[in-house]
Amino acid sequence: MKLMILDGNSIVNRAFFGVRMLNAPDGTPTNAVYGFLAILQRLLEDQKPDAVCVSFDLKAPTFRHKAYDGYKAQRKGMPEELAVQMPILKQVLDAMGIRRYELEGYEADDILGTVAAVCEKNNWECRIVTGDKDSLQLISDTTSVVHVKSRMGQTETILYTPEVFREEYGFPPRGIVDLKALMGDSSDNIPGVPGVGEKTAMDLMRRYGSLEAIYRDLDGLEVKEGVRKKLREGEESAKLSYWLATILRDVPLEFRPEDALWDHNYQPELFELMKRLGFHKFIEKWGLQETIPLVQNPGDRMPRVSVPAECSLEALADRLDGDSRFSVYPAEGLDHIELCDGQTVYDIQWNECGDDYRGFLRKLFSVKEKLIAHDVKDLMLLLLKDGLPLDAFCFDTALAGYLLDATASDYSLARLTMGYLGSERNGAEAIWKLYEPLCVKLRTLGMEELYQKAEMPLCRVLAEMEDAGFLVDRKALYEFGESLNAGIAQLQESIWRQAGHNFNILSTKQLGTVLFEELMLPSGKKTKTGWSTSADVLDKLKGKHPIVDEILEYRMLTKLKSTYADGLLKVISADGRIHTSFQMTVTDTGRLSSREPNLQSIPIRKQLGAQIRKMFVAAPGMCLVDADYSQIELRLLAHISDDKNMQEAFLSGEDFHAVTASKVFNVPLQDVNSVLRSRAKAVNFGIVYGISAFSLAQDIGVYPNEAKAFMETYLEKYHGVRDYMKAVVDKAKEDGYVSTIFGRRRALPELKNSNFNVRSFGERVALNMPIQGTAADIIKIAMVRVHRRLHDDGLRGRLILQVHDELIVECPEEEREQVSAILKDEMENAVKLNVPLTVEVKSGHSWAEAH
DNA sequence: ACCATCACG
DNA sequence: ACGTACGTGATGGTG
Repeated sequence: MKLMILDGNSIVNRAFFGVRMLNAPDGTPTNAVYGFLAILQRLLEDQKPDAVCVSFDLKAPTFRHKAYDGYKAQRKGMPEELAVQMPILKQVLDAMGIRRYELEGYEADDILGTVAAVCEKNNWECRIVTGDKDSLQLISDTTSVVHVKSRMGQTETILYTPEVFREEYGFPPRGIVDLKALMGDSSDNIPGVPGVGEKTAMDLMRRYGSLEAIYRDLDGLEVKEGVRKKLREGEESAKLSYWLATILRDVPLEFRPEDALWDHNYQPELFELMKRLGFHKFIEKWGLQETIPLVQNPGDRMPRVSVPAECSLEALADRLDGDSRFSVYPAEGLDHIELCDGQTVYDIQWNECGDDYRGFLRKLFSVKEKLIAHDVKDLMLLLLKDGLPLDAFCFDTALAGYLLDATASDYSLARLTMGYLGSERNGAEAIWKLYEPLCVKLRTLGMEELYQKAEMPLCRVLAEMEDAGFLVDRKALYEFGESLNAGIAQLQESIWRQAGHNFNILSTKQLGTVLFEELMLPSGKKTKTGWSTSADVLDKLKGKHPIVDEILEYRMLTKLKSTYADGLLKVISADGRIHTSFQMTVTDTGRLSSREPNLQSIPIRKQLGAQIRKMFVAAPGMCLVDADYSQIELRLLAHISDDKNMQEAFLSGEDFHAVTASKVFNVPLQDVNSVLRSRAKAVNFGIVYGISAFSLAQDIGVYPNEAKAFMETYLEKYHGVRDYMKAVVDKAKEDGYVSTIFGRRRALPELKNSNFNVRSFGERVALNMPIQGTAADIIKIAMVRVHRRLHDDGLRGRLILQVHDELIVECPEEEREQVSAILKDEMENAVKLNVPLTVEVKSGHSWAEAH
């Protein structure tokens, strides 16, 4: 039998500092509880224990405090945000039927030790789950430790058995106490031998095995004199520290392993609890259901009227002529519709209305800006298929929810009603009830204009773009795919031959074994599952073995084949065109995204991949006009930071990266060579992303101190950028969010997180989001303007694609010049900045030609 | 379902 | 000392 015991305080701490801030619908912070449950759930699945329990520390002082005054004196109290989550977590564990153990006068560690000892006596296997390394001393043949670490908000676990421990430490598990006695534990304020660091301590332990052995013959130790002196002077504190770090294994705890037996025995109140916390993921995962049906308050619900049984279609149609607004909720395509006017919900079904139904739909969607819906763009696509007009809408609840909180995981009606109304609702009534609070909040946060001028009108633009699609030369694409086969087969053969055996080259695990164990190439970066074999790692191995280049080439060809050749062929519609779906509520910055397929990631950077763009073509008699903003993000950096030098560089019309190189490397503009220019370019981009000198060095292949010098000079020359970088982060810390110049927001709870990595991430986002987000705002505004101009000027040209800073129009040959001018004009003048926005326009019969 | 990788801006 | 660039989506491998 196997028992798993979690070190509650340690895990909840990891969860709190490792998981982004989360709140229950009522505002209570829940990230630690959520993180704890996520870890617990994963462990239950991985370890499949027969019994589970959790140990907690109590606030009361322990025997260690009583014996030694300095013990944990410096230890900071739990942050308030975490403290409020502790009782909730305990409530959840109780509702899950998982036993908890806490004992006055002892620490959670001592409970772990005792439980492990009892398990050993009863012939149970014991797995201790903790984020602290102290418990490693408890490892034995029957006791193992799962060490939980958090990295960049991700959680990873390492199982320490005696063998794993020995491999890492080189001495038996009990030696952890001795090691800590040598090193001390600053976080617990336990003194060790001052000045003995980890390296020395490890070395001593490996050679002498224990503290006792080290002190038994101090004079005979083969160590530097300095170390011997430190050891001698620190003897007393080392022994105290040894005692403090030793975990007890016989505390007075009433515990039998059978007490903790557990098999998904959830208590009925768990559902309500999880619902209150907003943990829908766990409700689903654990298959929780409400035990008592919710009593519905009839006064809370609007009356429902079936049409035409209780109200004629004509009567309802007449109501559409007034000024009132309606929320609309379609089902089964458009065959079933719910309408709500704030008083009544009308339920209208095609199969009960007969021939009048279509006429009613036409009348309904012929109103102007009166309808409120959820996911308007998707509804518009349905209307387009039925030849119905698209001017009926004034509000989209999903889009409003997105502007108000761009980092939420989804904007389903269920989630929005839960968040804004406190209970889960659906249908036209839910949409109606969301309308007002969302409107009010948009106005209060200053996003009304962005919503009305950019997001709402964009729904129609995108619906029409998706409907239009992009024509693809199917035959050419197929032949391109076929042409890759020979190269793939040949490379596979050669790679296998050089490895000496056949293996799956796309398996990173197998590839890692071949490269780093069999061929003994120097291994670099590691991922959590093994060695990294990513392109930047392999690039550094180029020249060490011919297999490396072939693997890179093999990867490139298989990517083109699977994602682009085969992948795109699969999604060509009957009209020969590819209809992507643009997502308006996905990104945290305000950008669009494209899926099924993703037409925003069609190859261009490498010559072979770029061939794919030759197969994206204009229809006969038509051409493609492609317009893209040049360096929009850097121009926005110049504008937003109000850096005069950078603005001047753009105003001069010179090559911006070259000008930057000339400033940073202190050479005349004419003398800037391609190496200097590309380095300057990397610094320019790095700055926008909030890069560190270390990563810049990685990127451009220089030493970190050189990279640091580049960045220093850069920020001296563009000192406005330096000031801005500081100011934007400071302001974000104060406000809790960042915003674009049009008022789009992104909340940044990460900035207050006590985890260094999470906080650093928040700082980089604070730098980047206003830039990336403003660029997104600008192209959205431009799209609405271009769409309107094409219509107003009576042209047949249609927007068909957006790729973040690029727009593509398909138009009749004879419109080529006019459309080019419209794109340039509307894009460049979408907004007035302190630097010019310039747009490059090209045209042709394929995307390759037009770009 | 998650990870690593790689395509794009 | 930490660990090391922002934003996406698709794919094949793995357990």
